[in-house]
Amino acid sequence: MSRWQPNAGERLESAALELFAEQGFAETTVPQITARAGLTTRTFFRHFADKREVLFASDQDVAALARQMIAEAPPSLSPMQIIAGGLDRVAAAQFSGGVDLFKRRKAVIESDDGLREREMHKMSALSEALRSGFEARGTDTLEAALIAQVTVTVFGVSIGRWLASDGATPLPDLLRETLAALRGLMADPRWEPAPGGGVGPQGAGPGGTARPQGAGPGGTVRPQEAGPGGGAGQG
Amino acid sequence: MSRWQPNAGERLESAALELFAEQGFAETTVPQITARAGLTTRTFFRHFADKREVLFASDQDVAALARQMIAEAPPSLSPMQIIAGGLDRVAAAQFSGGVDLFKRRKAVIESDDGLREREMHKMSALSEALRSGFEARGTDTLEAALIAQVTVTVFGVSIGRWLASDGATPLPDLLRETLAALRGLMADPRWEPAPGGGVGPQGAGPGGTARPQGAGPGGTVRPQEAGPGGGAGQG
DNA sequence: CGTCTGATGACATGCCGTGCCATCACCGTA
DNA sequence: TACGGTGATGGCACGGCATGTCATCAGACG
Repeated sequence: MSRWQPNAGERLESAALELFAEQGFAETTVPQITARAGLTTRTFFRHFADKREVLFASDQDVAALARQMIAEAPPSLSPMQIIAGGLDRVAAAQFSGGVDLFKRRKAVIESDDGLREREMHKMSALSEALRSGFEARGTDTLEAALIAQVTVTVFGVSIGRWLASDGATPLPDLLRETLAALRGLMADPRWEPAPGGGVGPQGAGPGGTARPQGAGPGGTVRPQEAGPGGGAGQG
Repeated sequence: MSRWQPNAGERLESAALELFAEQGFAETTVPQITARAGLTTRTFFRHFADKREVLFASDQDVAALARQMIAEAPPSLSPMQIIAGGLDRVAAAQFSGGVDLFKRRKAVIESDDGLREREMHKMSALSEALRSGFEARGTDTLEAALIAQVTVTVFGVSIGRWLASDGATPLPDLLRETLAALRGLMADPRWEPAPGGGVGPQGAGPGGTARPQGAGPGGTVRPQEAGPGGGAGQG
């Protein structure tokens, strides 16, 4: 017999998810989690960097898998080919389990701002893993950043649709659909900049009035004060 | 004479940015910030929800402006037209100030994980504002989510490039370039799914070997354990 | 049998964030 | 002048988070 029961980390994850679902994230204290798992508070923070992280332990696996797939891909493949081929494999490796667990977890995450924040951070970490992987292969900096972001977008939106459908539609199908929809969207000719310069539709699109938003926002949004706005992108 | 000096919020923002740059974010305590601003700790949390938020006060202006632009746009315009026309206006309204402030702020944000996390959250909030705005106009759910995400991507990447170039290239030009690059990327025929089904390049693209990543990741990444991976998208 | 290792327990501590009430300039009203 | 309302700030207490540090002890190893 061991001195301690095994799988301390997993026990903490289970206890935390249960308690978060029962009482809410903010109302659950770390001592409560560790009590249910039969451990102490200090041990919790040896397994997870903070209280939120207990819900995102496996997210790093996705990033690691993505990193590995890019590193192992033959140099002849373009980034898009790697992504297109990799989405399915990530879906199969990480999302083969039941949908219920994911839905419960999603409900908890969406109930708390701090958890949504952490989730965005994980997506951003995945994007960064993809970006640096591509750049290491010699992909152009801008292209690498964009492909990485597009991948995360397709991934995230597809998972959202997958869970919204209770897993009825296979995730690979949704990934395909979402990617196709995005390609169609970007191919729309109405994105084209007008001849006079400027991104905007100076010519007014089919059926549109000229200078659409020209009325000016002026309103409440203190347009001139202009503090620092959105921050860094993929730098 | 007022009982208190005016602009408490701005004084706190300045003091915080200074201290963060001098000693780092984690090493700076809220009492230190309020001392430099001539206020008390309690007052800090009346102006900002938490210690991180003091760096992101103006980010909500961007989301508000985006919301407003979508709401005021004539119904005849497509989402892409609104976005294309709106990027320039946001750039002009929120980023007309000197680049130095933005660069200092970016340096601080990138020095701390928690701050990067908050920044991603703000970008996600912007995306959500765009998405809901489009959906309120009747845009298809999937299309709205994708356009919102694409917009945030173009925005973020462009700002990153803008700051990386010390503001040498005008932001509107970079926005145009980035959007064009993304359109070119998505139009690449190598995204096309192979005829046999599956996203992957079964036929192997031009010059590629068949079954590229087939070697299998197997390695360290506990492929079957499959805990909850990436969470919600825009679901 | 002795030593080392690694996970856990136990304790102390500092900062974060919030609830609650007091203070006091300013403003409108009479 | 007198009075009360308003709104921003000060001051205090407190629970929870997160970390540093040392002690404990099963199991592996020789």
